[in-house]
Amino acid sequence: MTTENGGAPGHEFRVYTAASLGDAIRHYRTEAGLTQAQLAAQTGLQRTYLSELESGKETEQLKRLLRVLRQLGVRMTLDKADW
Amino acid sequence: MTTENGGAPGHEFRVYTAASLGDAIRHYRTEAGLTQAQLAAQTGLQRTYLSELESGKETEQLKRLLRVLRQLGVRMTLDKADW
DNA sequence: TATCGTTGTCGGAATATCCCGACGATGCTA
DNA sequence: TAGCATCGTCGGGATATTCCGACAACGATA
Repeated sequence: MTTENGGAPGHEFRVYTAASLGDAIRHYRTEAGLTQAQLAAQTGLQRTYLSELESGKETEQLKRLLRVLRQLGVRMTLDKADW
Repeated sequence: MTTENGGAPGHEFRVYTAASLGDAIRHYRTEAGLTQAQLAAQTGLQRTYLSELESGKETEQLKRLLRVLRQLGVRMTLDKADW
């Protein structure tokens, strides 16, 4: 086994707002022991972008996508991939 | 019970590209018996936007978000919410 | 206290996105 | 075939987003 807990689902984030998306990303970033600057370097993105993303900045584009999912009764979940 | 199958998970979509996101949305839209025009009216969005979304158009914003999730080893899942 | 690491936030410029009307292609049915 | 519904796609303009540098605030630590 590569994980500490034997198959327990650990965390699982339901995403229905920009804020909950930000919470999930921040959780997994800190869990990985990364700073915003490090993750920005690894992904080729701006640190300020990550900061606003984690802070739950509600962009129009994200709102539109979430509106479609909500209307269809579709749930978005973020969890740790075990690969 | 409100669902046909007694608790079976039915479909579950893993989203790691714009194309797989589009596939999922199209699946749930047609499953709901809606046309693009109807869903567009319900969400206040353009039908052309939904068409490109379902076709898996890779916007920069979506690519950036998916890049962050992949770097963190986070999995995105879309499934039917039972509410 | 002074220093370091981390994060939040502010502008302006460059870029990307969505809206909106329109048209053509496809499949189905009378 | 004709008619209808649905969908993919194009282009231009209005709008939204990201980049990038910079600075301040905060906690931890020497």
